Amino acid sequence: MVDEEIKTKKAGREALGDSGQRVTGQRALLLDILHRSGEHLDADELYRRARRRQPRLSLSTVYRNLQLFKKLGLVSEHHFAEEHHHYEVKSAVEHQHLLCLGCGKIVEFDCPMSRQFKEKIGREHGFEITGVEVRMVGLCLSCRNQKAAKQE
Amino acid sequence: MVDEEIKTKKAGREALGDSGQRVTGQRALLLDILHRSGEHLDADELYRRARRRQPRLSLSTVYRNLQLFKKLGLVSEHHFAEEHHHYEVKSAVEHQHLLCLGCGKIVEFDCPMSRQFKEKIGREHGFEITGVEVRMVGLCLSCRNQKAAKQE
DNA sequence: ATTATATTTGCAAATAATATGCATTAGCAT
DNA sequence: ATGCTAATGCATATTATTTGCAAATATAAT
Repeated sequence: MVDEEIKTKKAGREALGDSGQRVTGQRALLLDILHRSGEHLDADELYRRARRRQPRLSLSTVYRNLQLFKKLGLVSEHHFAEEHHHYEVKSAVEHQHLLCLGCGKIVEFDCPMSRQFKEKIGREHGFEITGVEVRMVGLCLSCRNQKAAKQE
Repeated sequence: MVDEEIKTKKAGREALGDSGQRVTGQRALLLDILHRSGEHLDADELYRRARRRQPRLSLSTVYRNLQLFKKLGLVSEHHFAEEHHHYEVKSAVEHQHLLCLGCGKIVEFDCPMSRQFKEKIGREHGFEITGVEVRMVGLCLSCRNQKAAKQE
């Protein structure tokens, strides 16, 4: 076993903690990719990247583990304006998303007021609120420029 | 042709306006159901309700027209925490959504600050922002009570 | 009202995203 | 090292949505 794999395996054990789940090679790998990328990958992109290091990996394993990570609270699943979902390791820092409809770029931003607002809405409607998401969509600068250029 | 149908057809013509689209019976019906219900229907529920009045209607027609309505800005599509989407007639009043994870109930609420916040974020990241969505999820009162009862 | 024409529909079949059954493999507690 | 059980890979199922095409129909022109 090479050094790198030991490292990710160790990281995997830390991440999975004592949830009773086994730390398999594929789990460590998937978590590793998600951690390192820092992006908002979809299942298929994760699969493609993972297969570069573990060619026998199957897509079902990717889906199964994404479900598991979600249940353990390790990753969050985002339903952007597409049919498939995107996944991201949950960071300590709460943040929101801004999506460019032209190129699909995702920008993260903070929304401090969502914290208070959540309390307020919860109280008003008798809900115990477990999640708040603020999502904005639009066009980034370069996509607006491209669009303008085309229309000439 | 009965009175009711004339009415919905007329309403359909108004809604579709002079977008060049034809006002077919199925379009008028679908718009009518969406308008009257005031709910957040998914494609299949809309299909089931529409078929009660027009049994030969096909599901593809429902999907095709939902796409059309979306493009014309008549309805908005919501990707809640499920695989399928929900549709709602766009009302003049901007509002946000609160979803109960227990029973699926959807509550609408207003979020005035989203207007200003949208400007701010757009400026900061060079985006022209076309849409803002605030979504909260949680458990409503009765689902919390049910859950508490179960755990005894 | 009748006709011509281009849209729209219904149906069947295709695609995309995700889930599942089952035999085999592999963690990990002993 | 061994045994038990959870996890994997593969094939196949399911769910949500889209598309091709011939037949039907809304609308514009007559």
